[in-house]
Amino acid sequence: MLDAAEERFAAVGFAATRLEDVAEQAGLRRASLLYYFADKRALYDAVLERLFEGLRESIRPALSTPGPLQSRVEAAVCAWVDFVGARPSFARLLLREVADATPDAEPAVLRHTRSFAELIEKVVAETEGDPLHEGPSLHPAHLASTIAGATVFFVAVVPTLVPNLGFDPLSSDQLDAHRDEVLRITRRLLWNPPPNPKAPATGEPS
Amino acid sequence: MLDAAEERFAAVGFAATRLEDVAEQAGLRRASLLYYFADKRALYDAVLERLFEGLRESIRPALSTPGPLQSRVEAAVCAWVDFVGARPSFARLLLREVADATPDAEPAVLRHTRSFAELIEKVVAETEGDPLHEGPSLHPAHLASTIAGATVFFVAVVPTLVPNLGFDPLSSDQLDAHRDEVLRITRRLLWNPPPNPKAPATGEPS
DNA sequence: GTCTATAGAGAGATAGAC
DNA sequence: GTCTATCTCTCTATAGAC
Repeated sequence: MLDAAEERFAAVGFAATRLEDVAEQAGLRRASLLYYFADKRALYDAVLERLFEGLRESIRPALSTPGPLQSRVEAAVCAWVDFVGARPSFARLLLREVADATPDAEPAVLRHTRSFAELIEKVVAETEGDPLHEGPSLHPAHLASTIAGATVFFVAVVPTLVPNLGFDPLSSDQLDAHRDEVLRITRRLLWNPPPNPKAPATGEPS
Repeated sequence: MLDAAEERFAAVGFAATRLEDVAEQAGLRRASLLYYFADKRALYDAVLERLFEGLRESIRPALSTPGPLQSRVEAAVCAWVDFVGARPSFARLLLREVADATPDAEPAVLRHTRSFAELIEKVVAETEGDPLHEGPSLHPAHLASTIAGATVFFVAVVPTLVPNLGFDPLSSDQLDAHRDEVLRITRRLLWNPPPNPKAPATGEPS
């Protein structure tokens, strides 16, 4: 039931999703759906809630495991990539939620993302006092949006928009490659900030 | 008129956009809109066409300017970041189009993205013979989705989903920082591929 | 070209039988 | 709990006056 809703909402979005289709995919009728959920919106919120709860549960152990800060952060990033890589629906839904998030209208997703924002800030605050940290770093929003965007795009876009790929982007090989890439970005952004923040293209590798 | 449509489609998506609102924002009536555009879809396509045409025009000179391959690619990446950074509507519309792109239903945007995919492949093909290039590289899809996702997320997400930021993510300072970051990612992915493609978190910086 | 008025379809939500 | 039938509303698209 939530599975069917998740699939439809992810595929076509909230407005374009017909309760009819969700019901059919779940093996019952429109009216029966509304016995369990007050209305379409409640169903949607339940889908979102379940997904974000799963994400939190995936990332929590990575962060709470004892060890150096860097290990915990990198484990969290791995958990993120693994979670999204295994759930293309989540990637799509997140893309839509993000697009809905206009400066005025606070979207539903903000309730879920806020906890992650706080988490990141906490981690970065610890990092400021970390011996590995040197020089002024970028605001964590740079890191978060880069990681989130890169992974979500990779999972949602590559399988559909890159023609004749010759391999499955969601295979463990490719996801491993993507995860390593994201890890390297994370390391540099948090523990190895850019030494000279300008340098446009000059025709020579760094 | 296209401006009004672009704003609405970007803000709430195709299905949730009411022609009524577009018309109001454009200063005329619903029916008059349909005098210029056959139907809602045609209006949407026109919006998309104008935006992607602008993007192509922004990137073309960067690539066609004579000079080493790396300079051209990096200039193109700069043009990309500048273009998206100046057009949050485009970032949102792209997020929605990407989410709509299911493996079965070929979305409208594929027509626009295909030219970019071909472009990237051409560049990467040249790179294979580039003396700077060493070792097997990742498929360009990794690079493309990382860059696209990072920038689009930065432009669309940070201003709305990160509370109390204290600065404007779309200011030239912040966009500069983001562009530099994306450039560094580009350089490493194309001309300096990861030496050892595993290495999970160990508690030590690279 | 722009408008008012209206046709017509689609889909969310409810009533009530079983 | 699940269904059929129906109500109701919204929104696209068209007809036709000016």
